[in-house]
Amino acid sequence: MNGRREDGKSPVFPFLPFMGKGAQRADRGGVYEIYKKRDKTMKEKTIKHILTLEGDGREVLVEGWIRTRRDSKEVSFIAVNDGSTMNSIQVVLERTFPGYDEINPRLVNGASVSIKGKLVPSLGKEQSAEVSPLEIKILGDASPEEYPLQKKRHSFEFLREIAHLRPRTNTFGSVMRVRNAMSFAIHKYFNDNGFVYVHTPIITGSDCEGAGEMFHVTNFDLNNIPRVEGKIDYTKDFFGKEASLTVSGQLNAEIYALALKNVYTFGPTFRAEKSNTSRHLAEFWMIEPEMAFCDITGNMDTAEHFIKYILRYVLDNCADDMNFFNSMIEKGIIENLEHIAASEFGRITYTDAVNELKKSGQKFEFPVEWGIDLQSEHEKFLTQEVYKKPVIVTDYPKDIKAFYMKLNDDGKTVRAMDVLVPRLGEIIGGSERENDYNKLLGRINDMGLNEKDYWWYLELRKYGSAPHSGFGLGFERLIQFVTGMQNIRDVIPFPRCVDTLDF
RNA sequence: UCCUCUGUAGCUCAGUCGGUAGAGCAGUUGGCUGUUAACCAAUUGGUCGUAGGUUCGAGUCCUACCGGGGGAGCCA
Repeated sequence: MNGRREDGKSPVFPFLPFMGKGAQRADRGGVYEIYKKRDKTMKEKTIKHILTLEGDGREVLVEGWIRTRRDSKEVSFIAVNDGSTMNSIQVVLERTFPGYDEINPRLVNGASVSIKGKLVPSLGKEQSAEVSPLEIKILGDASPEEYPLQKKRHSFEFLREIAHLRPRTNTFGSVMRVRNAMSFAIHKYFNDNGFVYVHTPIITGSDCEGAGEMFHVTNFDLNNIPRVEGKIDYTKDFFGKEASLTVSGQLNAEIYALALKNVYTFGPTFRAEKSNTSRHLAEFWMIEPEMAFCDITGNMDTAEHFIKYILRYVLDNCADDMNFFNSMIEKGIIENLEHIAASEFGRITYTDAVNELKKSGQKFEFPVEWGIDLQSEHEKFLTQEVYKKPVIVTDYPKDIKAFYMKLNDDGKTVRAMDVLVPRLGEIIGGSERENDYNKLLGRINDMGLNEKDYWWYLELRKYGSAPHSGFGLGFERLIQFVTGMQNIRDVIPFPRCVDTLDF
């Protein structure tokens, strides 16, 4: 085989369009040659691809799981789905098909099949082409009396209990395809914008990340923990010191930003907080850009530009899945995202936001006062009622924010920023970092932290310090925002939460 | 951790004033039709989360515990 398709058209090379013209030329001897030698790419075998073809009698191989079968007197209609798209392909099995009586009862919801057949025009209304089978192999049966997934709607709570099967549903298939597209878009955005992807560590020895409760990492025999004078002797542990799972890659990312200018991290993050809400996970994925020679304004610009880019990318590349969310999960979400991608985010200082909330006349469970942290109800009121779009709140009181945030000239506020979005509230937290050695040292001491723990962080301000900024974006929250899924446990393949560690 | 709602058939739910358990879907059987989460008919299926208590009698009222949802806090 020489890479030609049966229809005589050029073969499809899935990732060449993402490369620049120069890259395509340069690859003629490399990637291109490798692809040319392949009979069929994996992409060409997907139902998503087959559904784009014309029903001109060509032979196709359909491999997937049966979603439903409808029997008629003369024919059976089988919907096969392989997750490459939310759409299923229809296979029409004539009663005269050899072995019909033996095969047809096994073609049930959930069974996996490999069907060779001809792609022909459909007599039905909802598809232009369908498969007329030549050969049907049942690869894996699924007992109808036991298979938990039905054709009807299930509750998300039930599906969480069968997380090994839920990706076969429309909703979770769509969520995971969109999650994938967003992951790709994130890397593409940063790559195209001069950022270097830095792999910050998962295991950390610094308990100074300051973003929440940490999970401990130990190699001790827990039934026999070495102690000295009653206290745990960490010098005997694997790393010779206390170790944890990271709660943020930020401090490490700052190191690389102050060497490579623009960097980002995108990896798992762990918080041992006993948060029991629809917006929290114990293990989640976080995106943390960090930019040298960048102040809080540049930070806000990047955050806004980035979010709009991701929204635009999903709207342009995941139309089928987004239409599903739009009709089944959150009515009007497409219009909502289109609006957000096209409009300027609101920008307001904390001080102005407090005044705005006070004069709104709105009654809050927690009264608003300068100096308190904004509560969820305040954040949602700002973004949903006042602005009706995302809003960036900046310059918070220093006492309610982290030690590393840059102090403003007023001595009372820091250059922090939170991006608030409708439906969810806070989706991004970030700041310009304090780059003055003495001011940072002062903040560390003021907050009762041990400056020895921060020696390398302080040295970054001692040698070639530069203004720099960054933010953290919760990936799953962004997926919630894009898909309209209400519970964060339903936008990650296998959620980890308090008292939940299944699968 | 706190507040709140909830737990009934494989799934989604109803169950009145405390009177002894029901629907839709799924499954099974039959019928019908180029069907579109097909349709029509029949039918199987429940220790009402668990343990106590009140009562002649508890799915229903009370107590405790367990599971799940929503909200709050913490945060992304």
